[in-house]
Amino acid sequence: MLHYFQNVLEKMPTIHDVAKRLNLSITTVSRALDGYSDVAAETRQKVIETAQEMGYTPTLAARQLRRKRTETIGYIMPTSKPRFSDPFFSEFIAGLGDEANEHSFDLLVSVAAPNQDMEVNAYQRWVQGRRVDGIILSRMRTQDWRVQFMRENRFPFTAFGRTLIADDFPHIGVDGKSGVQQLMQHLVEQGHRRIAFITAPEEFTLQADRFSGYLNGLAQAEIPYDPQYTISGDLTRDGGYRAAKILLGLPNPPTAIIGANDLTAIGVLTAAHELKINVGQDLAVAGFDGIDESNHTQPLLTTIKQPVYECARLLVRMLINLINGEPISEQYILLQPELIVRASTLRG
Amino acid sequence: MLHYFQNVLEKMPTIHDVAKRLNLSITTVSRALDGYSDVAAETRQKVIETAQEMGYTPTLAARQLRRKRTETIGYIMPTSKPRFSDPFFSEFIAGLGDEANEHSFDLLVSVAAPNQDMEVNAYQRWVQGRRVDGIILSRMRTQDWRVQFMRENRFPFTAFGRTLIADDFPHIGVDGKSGVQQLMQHLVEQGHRRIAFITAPEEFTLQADRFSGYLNGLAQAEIPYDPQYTISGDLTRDGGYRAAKILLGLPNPPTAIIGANDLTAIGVLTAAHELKINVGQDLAVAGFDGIDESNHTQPLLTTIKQPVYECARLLVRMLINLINGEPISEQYILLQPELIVRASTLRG
DNA sequence: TTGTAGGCGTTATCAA
DNA sequence: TTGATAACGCCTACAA
Repeated sequence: MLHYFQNVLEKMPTIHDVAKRLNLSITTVSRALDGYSDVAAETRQKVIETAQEMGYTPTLAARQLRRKRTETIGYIMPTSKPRFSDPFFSEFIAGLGDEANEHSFDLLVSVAAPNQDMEVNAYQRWVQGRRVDGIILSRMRTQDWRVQFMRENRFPFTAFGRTLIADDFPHIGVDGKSGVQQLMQHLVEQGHRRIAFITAPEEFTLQADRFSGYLNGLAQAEIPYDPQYTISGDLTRDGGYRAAKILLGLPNPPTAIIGANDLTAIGVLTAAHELKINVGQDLAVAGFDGIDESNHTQPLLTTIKQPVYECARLLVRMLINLINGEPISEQYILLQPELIVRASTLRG
Repeated sequence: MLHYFQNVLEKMPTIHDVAKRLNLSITTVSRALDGYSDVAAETRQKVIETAQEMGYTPTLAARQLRRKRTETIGYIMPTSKPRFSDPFFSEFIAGLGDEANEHSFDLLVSVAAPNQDMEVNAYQRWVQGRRVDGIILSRMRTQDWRVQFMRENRFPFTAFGRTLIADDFPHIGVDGKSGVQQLMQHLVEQGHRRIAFITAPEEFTLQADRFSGYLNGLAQAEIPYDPQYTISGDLTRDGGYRAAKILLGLPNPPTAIIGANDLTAIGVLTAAHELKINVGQDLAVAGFDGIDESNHTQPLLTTIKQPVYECARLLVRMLINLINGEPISEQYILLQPELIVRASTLRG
């Protein structure tokens, strides 16, 4: 049992075996299988049958080496240990995987915390080792070394989001600023004046975007900015919970709290409930992302929805176009997120 | 811009380039870089420096071909389109990725709905094309063609869960039966007699396991089985919601509802809230999995926690042992899940 | 329509 | 301690 698998690789039939069995050259077998037109219908038929029968499948490594192409795209989850279960990622990966499938590409996934040595290594290995044909970037940072790295290596990539210092690379952005502004307007219409914001880490572009929507919203409503209503979060439920505890303990607590993402807002709900605060009635809470969970909280969570799954698919499509040297219609795309008002920001 | 990337692959330095620059043979360069002992310290030093300087990294495809090893493990998310955002998967993948990293393995991910042609194709391509050295299986089915397929191909794999017809392959199981039994006991102690169960699709082993825990629990409490209290779910929040609506509309509705997983139970919470039922007080609700979300529902959800992240890591460790032909300590491991009692099953 | 042969970039065997 | 050379399995000019 122990050495059960030892020599599995030695035993697979190669194109030579198929050729030999048929008394054909490997050329013909190769061409027959790849659907070239200059092979007799009868021959092709026989080749396909025999290959099938022998259980022959091309060795991908050999093909990759020869074609100088891996038919693989890479994605490194920018996540910290020990673990991280933001539903954003499973949805994003499902989108990447589905779209890659449709183009017969594989998806290589790794995990690395942002801005660590490990992360640099991971990207280097893939790029310089030609492990993948292109890379998808997400959770962009305000100054993102990855963009420069990809460019220096002239390596195909697309990104979900931009950096603050550059946006002239193929990416899809979601207009976080405008999204939060809409939300602010909604809150102001509901009569709120003391509106708090729980941030994401500053390194992320999404923080800059969403926070500027907050500031703009305040300005438009002529509400002076009050720093005590801005608290740091970390995009997790627990971060939101802790921040909310601080905010709600203030002498003059906010009547509305915006989380930088849904997870943060959900942490706020937990804190509010613990403090027996009636969300909706006495405290408005809203998030950003539109994850499924936001539609099953109590009360249902007002949020700004971005189409993560579809973005992932589009990013892959753009990337594969780049890889193939085909034109992509636009350099980048800016999507408008959708404000979804639910009970958590409505009174009574 | 358009053809920007075209020839990127042609331009990377190869081991030949490094050798030429140093007037050494490729053999020496290769051995120096791989840390063989039979190369002069001075030579090695120079080789490493030059390689670094020229930005040389071995082409992985060539290495794979030569070594007959990809240093890659595969995982196919058994998920249905258009999308699926069970947090189980991001946690599982994070575990797979982290552990693979530590062994310098890559993780190849794909997406395929269970028991579809696409799924068979995906596995075949990877196995027969030696795309990966081993495969991780999850969401096992009661009769799982994948197990037989892997065996026929003598391909290394480990699985999260077993099948009903075989468990003599390397896997980690979580004792769902015992978990649910504990939960049942807890519910009975709370005075419940009309306890309902919302199932997972029958094809999954986890359904058989958890449901048998339910039946056992009833038997132990001498509660006769009443089929009207068993309703089909699909492991999603919406499935749980729909099933709960039916259950709670019964002339003699249950006083406790168990979801086959946490997502299902969360759907029940949503339904209960819509019907203004006070969960905890008037209705007990519990799930299975122990996802983060269960700790942020309202009320907090009683659940049976399984260590998904750790299981994923362990599965990878076992798999890599198999790949290396090393002994694995046990053929399979059965873990006991942990009952976590929270407010959703406690009165007052 | 089919076959010959060279090479993709490594690693590994063997000899120097 | 180093080097020449032969694979690994596939694709593709080019020739037949």
